[in-house]
Amino acid sequence: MKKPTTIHDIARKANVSSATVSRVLSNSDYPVSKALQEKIRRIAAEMNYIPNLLGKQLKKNVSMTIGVIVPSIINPFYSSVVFGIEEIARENHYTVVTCNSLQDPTLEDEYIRTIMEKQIKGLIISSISKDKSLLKNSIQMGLNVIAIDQTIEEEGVSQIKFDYRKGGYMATKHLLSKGHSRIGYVTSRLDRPSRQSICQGYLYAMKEAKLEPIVEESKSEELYNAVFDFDTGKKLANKLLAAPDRPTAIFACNDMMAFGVINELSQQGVKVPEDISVMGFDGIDFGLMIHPPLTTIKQPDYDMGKLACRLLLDKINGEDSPTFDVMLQPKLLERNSVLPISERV
Amino acid sequence: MKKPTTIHDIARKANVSSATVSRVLSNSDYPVSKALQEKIRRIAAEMNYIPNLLGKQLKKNVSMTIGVIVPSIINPFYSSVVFGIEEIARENHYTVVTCNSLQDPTLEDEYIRTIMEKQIKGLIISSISKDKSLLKNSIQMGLNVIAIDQTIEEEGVSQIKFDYRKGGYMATKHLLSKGHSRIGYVTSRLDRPSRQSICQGYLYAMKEAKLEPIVEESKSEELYNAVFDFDTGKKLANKLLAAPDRPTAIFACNDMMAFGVINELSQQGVKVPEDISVMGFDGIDFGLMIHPPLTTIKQPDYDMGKLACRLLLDKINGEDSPTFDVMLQPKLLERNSVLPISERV
DNA sequence: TTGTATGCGTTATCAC
DNA sequence: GTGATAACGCATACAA
Repeated sequence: MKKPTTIHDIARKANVSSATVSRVLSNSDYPVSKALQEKIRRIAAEMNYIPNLLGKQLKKNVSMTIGVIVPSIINPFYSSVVFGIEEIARENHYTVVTCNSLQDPTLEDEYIRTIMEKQIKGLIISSISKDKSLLKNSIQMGLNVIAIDQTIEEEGVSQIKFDYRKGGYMATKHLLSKGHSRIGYVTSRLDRPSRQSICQGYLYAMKEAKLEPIVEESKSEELYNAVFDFDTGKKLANKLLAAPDRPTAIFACNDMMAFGVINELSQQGVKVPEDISVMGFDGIDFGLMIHPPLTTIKQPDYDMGKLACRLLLDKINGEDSPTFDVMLQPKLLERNSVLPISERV
Repeated sequence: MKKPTTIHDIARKANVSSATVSRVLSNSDYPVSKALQEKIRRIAAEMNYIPNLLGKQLKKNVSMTIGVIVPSIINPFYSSVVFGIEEIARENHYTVVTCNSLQDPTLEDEYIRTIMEKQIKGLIISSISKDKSLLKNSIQMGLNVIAIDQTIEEEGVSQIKFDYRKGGYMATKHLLSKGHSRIGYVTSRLDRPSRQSICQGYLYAMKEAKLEPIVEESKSEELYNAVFDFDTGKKLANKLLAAPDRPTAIFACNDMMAFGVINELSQQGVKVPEDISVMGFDGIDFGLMIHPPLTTIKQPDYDMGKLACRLLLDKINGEDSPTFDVMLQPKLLERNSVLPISERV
């Protein structure tokens, strides 16, 4: 393991100054004679030169890296987002540092600190912590931030929002349009604005239709975990089934819970959608793979990641960095877990 | 956006040398008087000091970062692996750069190059490319590499292997033990050693039982994609159904394909497991969420990630870095998609 | 115990 | 066109 070649090594071998080598190998537009260019490139290749970005970055005060903080990439929604981010980052020669916050504010701050120390200038974050003081401070120090999924009411933070409320409204309206009137809503703990918004959409649609809302909220607050949501869906479905006046349709706050609902219903001999219709929320691919394929609201995860990264890079590179909000629109994915009330058996 | 404070700024304000500041703030064991320590720490805090790791890393020639290259974190198997890696990395104050190679050798090399340039000393990789010359070269330059999932026959590369062959064998034996004799095997393109090994395990078990193997291989070679595997499963299941002598059990090379198989069977009115039993391979959580819950072979994804990262960090930090192989063992996850032939209806 | 000075690998500002 | 040299922020060998 010999130590790596530097521009100085190349300079010595080529009988030129390291300045010239730098100018050539960093593709600067500074004029260097064709002859020297070729010579230097040849020698660099011969010597297996690998530029040390640490040096370059220290000098130029950039890191060509962006940070991403999400609750957990185990969650297919976030893994799609990160996948989209990474794609755009790669196209622009940026690398991505992925951080799983596990919805732990302490971890979140730890990551932000590391990101700042590593001189990373851009961050895409789905933040969960209440105390945004470190984030705020970091922004003042020059960090460019795009918030996804979770709203951050902080000056200078651009948002990629998703119209959760409309999504909740659309889902409920869809169920209503199929003739359902006893529509249950199952949701994980209503402590995040996104969850609250979906619920508001549901409530609003029900109110509009002059119907009684039926909300089952899970009070537990475990760390983010797919199987946990699934189990929650099962539990809440159970509650709904036990009620004197069973709903004819159940709307779940995310797909994973909807899977749990469907599973529990099937297990209890309740047919989906013949007996009870089920709607999800997220539009992850697995919805296609279960039986029946899940009717759901599509949240554009992958595209959200791509967009977030594009906007972040613009912000990092742009002289003017206006703060902006983007509101992505929900889309109904009509599959087979919802049946018109008229066709119920 | 004022420019960040350095140890020099602090030194000036504290009327000490920057060396002393460095010694205090980097928690060096170099002796500094209690009084000065406190003074320096206080001023550092007042000035909102954030150490610039670029400087530190350039000086010490470390980067406290590891790289991870996997085909795609969209794949739940890999997202679990990466999640495990990230957990151990965090505990050790390392950050993780995540790269999705999309099974594209060009991209893979591009990432390796970037990793070297960023002075990253450790890499966990599921490599797909045939030409390992760049990787080999990087190892000689001091890169520590742990190969997961895909074997890399290169000197100095430690492997976290998984006994695919035994997994394939165990799955088939399980089916055999339930009395099945017409057992079909559906697999994506047999161009990766892991896929071949599973198939070999299947073939060996069949041969041992003196039974005729039935292998359906997909010839298409799309980029890694969950829905694609699902569709492949559907297609291959179809072929198997069309055969004159239908199998009573189908073993799929991964869970996603097994979902496709189950879906197609259900759609064609074939009941799982009453009419045909289905086995998967991977043990991803979603297997729990479908109906019937998928009997499968567990590949310890999350633990594999944790182990890989632990071994990598040992290797980076250890004076002696012996090359080693770890062979993780498959585990049967018995759920409800397999029925003894005697109980078939 | 503290300070001075040098260098990590690179780019940028000069001068030639 | 090219070269010498000074930064970038930090850690450390050496001096004091």
